[in-house]
Amino acid sequence: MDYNYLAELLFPQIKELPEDIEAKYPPRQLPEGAKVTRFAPSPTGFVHFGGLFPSTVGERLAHQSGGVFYLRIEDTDAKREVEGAAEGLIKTLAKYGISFDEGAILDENGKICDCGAYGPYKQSLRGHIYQVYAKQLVREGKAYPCFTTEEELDELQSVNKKEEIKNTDWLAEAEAKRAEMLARREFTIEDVEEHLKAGHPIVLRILANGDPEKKIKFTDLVKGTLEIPENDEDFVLLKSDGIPTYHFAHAVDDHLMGTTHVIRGEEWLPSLAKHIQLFSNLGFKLPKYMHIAQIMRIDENGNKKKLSKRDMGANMDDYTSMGYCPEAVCEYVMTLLNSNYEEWHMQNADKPYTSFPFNIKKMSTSGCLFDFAKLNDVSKNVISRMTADKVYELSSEWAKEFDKELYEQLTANPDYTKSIFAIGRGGKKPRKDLAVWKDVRGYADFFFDKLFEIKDSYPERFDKKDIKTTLVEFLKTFDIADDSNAWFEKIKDIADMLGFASDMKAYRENPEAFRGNVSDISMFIRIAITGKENSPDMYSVMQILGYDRVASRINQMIDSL
RNA sequence: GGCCCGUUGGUCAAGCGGUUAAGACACGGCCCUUUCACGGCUGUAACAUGGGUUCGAUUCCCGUACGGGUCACCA
Repeated sequence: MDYNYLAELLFPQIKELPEDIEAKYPPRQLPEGAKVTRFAPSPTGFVHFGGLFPSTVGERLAHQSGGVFYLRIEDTDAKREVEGAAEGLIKTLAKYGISFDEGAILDENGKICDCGAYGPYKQSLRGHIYQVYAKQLVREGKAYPCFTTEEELDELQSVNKKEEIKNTDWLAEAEAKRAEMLARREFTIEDVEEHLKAGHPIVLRILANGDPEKKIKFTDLVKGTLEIPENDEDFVLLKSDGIPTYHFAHAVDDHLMGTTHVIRGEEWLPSLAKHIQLFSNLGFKLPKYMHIAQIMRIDENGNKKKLSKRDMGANMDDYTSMGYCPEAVCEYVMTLLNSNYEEWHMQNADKPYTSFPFNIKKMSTSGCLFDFAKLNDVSKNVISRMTADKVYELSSEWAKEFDKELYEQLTANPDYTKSIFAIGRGGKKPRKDLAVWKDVRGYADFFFDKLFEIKDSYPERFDKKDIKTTLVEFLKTFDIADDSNAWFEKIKDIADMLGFASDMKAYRENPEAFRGNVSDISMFIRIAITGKENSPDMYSVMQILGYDRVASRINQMIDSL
């Protein structure tokens, strides 16, 4: 077979040779050890937590080494593409500290534009480049045209679709399919000319040269030494619309763009043999690979499953609406990526997570379960380190979008709100009440008359008469100018008056001698003022509320008793 | 079903042939404390399994089980 002739037949319009392309993509001039990584999503929807994971790795590795981190849009599947997804992706990623040095970025109008010398960074704009390499492959007899239609393929593949088929049949069918596909490798130039003339759809397949009985030893930076069978599948390089498949685009683009480390999910491991053959056929140097474990979730049967789009916590927008700080999510990601992150962070509490020396060797080889409890813990710590001003700023920003009513209250009097957030904040052992901004409402609502709800009943263990007496007596002597000691002395006086222990030690030693203790007295007042059984320190609360509000709420409660 | 990857407490995980098998989260108890939150102390709880190799295996090898992934003109 005259491969040169075949190549001309297939790609008459392609005049350039691979070396012409290569000339336009010179090797990058980077310092020793600099890593070039990329995030290469297909614009089919929102950013997935499972996508943030590898992109964080890529970003850290590149920026930690003085390298380049770029974004490439893999829009080779027009059917699945979602309008505006790429733009959304970039914005969301930016929120989580994933910034790109080059690639498809947003211009001032929020539209995708190219930035960098190794573009275009949108695969749909690189058709010509792929064709040049495809033609070369045909010329060398390493790729061939295939005219099998999708319908025919579907029939051959019935195996995959029908689950009820017996296992033995599975094998038989797979072999039959293979034999059938092998037969398609046999064709003449005349056949091709005929198909071309008839305008039949044509696909370019690689000529698999591997023997699956033979194993390739391969070292993955995360997984370690792997043994994978050689590729024996004539996979598609160019689809019938002339657009490359992932495999082909991956090889061409990562080679041309100078990617040193390919970071992707471990679901790609099974196609690694394809990529190895492809890089070899193309004469490209194989980049280093890092196949990172998937994020899992627990399904209804208690089994781990890959975190999928529908799961809570999958869509990064969910975190925004729940009110997680991006910083908290990033830190959580770091704890999953490198388990020594927490230890480091404890010793470097003032440093941002980006100062952490991220280490590939510390990465887990097994999939991990997404854990909201842990995320919340990380998040509480992040928020507890903030100043009251910062908490005010961020929580009202969140409320503006997700809780209008709260937003109005929060921002009506900024200084007032800030004083609320200042309670128990700033010291060495700050309060950790807030994990997400959504928690603000439940934590601080009683500070706002509009949100305050009087508690309609006290716990049954309390005597209403005691409550009433306490409230009445408290109001009699309540002076907003008291310091916290004087204030509490008055509470103690009420306790003594009612036969409740004012001294907790005395109470504990002999509970029988008292009708209750001073914490009960406090509770009577707390419930009247906050409508809750739990609240931050009552003295602080009253100072913020002011005399009028305190008095009015207590009176309101007295009346309702 | 083939192929590939994985398996240390409920969760995330240290560990690289000899350890009382770390730590964090969650959970329980105690202390501090007027509630809560914080903080301190403390407890329950793990090497999937069977064979090797070895003086000695959580660590190395093989098998088994279980879990995951993959088997497209999707990425």
